[in-house]
Amino acid sequence: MAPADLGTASSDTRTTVNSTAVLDAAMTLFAQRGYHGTALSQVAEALGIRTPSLYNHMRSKQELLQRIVSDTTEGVLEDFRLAVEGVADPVERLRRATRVYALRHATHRREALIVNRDTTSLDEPARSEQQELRRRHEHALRGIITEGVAAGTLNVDSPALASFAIREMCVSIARWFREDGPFTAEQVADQYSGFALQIAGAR
Amino acid sequence: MAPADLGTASSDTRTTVNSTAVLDAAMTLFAQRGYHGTALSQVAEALGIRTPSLYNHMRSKQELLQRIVSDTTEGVLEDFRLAVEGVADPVERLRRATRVYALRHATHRREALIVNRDTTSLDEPARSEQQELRRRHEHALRGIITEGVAAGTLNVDSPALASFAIREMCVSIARWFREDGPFTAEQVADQYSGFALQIAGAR
DNA sequence: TGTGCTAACAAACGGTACTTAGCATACCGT
DNA sequence: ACGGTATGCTAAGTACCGTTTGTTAGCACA
Repeated sequence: MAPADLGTASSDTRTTVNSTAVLDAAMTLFAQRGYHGTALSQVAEALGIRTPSLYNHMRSKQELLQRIVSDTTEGVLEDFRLAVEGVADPVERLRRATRVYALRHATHRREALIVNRDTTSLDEPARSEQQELRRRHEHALRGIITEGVAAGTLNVDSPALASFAIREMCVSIARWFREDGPFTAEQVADQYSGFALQIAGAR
Repeated sequence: MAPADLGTASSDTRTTVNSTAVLDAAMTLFAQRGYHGTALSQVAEALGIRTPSLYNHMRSKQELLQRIVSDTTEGVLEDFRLAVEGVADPVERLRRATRVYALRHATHRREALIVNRDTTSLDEPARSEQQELRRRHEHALRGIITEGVAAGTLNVDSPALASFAIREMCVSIARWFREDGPFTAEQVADQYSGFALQIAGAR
């Protein structure tokens, strides 16, 4: 048997598509034109195969969207957990939570664009499940602000309003960030976490 | 002749639709499901007529989108102009410009959602024209921040980054604001213009 | 009364979308 | 060498979409 064969099929004479490639191509096109604005024929064309052949690597167009969205949301919640765990100070928790959130939207632009544009195109029950997960992130961020206000180290009229502003500001990084632009993703993330602290009235 | 007949045809026995009603129904549905996600049959159904009858009041589905987008963008630029004219202080200019921008996104939610989601679905040359107009607003806002930094009353590392953050924060008000929620549009606009000043490092 | 306009309708067209079925071919382990 | 699996293809099915056409009913006005 082959001693160290990786899972990805990369034959000698024939280039072949795998399910990762399909997801990747779909992600690029969904991000550009939206879910309903993208035809599977375009995904197939990007991969150099005919449309029906896509079905060797996926179950349906809707499944592609569900995978993209749910993978992303899980990543966001995991980022959040890792960023704040073991940190007690609300100001530092807010800084770290917004930093990873901003960073993700700069480094995973396509996913972010799709999630924020096409979550409404998910079939039920996936749509409701997604909304619930996103609400969880929203509440967690708001909770940090509320703690900080209680502790006197943050100062806002409404934690809800501030957390909306912070989240959405980060989300839309995906709309303008370019990898070849003047800022690295880390620089943007640092700047934006600073903005977040200012919005939240950190002393 | 009827002494004071208004333009809107409202017959006695027959309910009739006008082009304003078509635009309004389309706006609601485009905002909910997106341009490509909305079928004209759904617009017709919302109006209580059959699909082909829509063509008595519009030229095409694309024309509906173009009207919505261009009306909105013109409104945004006009708001901006009126808000800052005659005001010299960059801090106050920034406050007023972001206030009207935020206010518009709270009071014209549907239009804002469509513009920010479906501008890419415009046919050329409308799409390029729109991008140009939006760039104009972006540059104008950035210019205010640059002035403020030069005058020493604002303080940011990058006016471009700050102006992106401020704009997009305001834009997304349309995503969560509810008329029957805990805040009025004016309250949100005031809060958000405060956030903008904090992002821009106003003293 | 009659004429023209507006706006509704039914029917149909051409196009395209997603998906399934059936089949051919290459690779792989045995 | 051989059978199974994976992957591609063509053809076709089913549904729906945006749009055009031709027609009809009511209203305004002469």
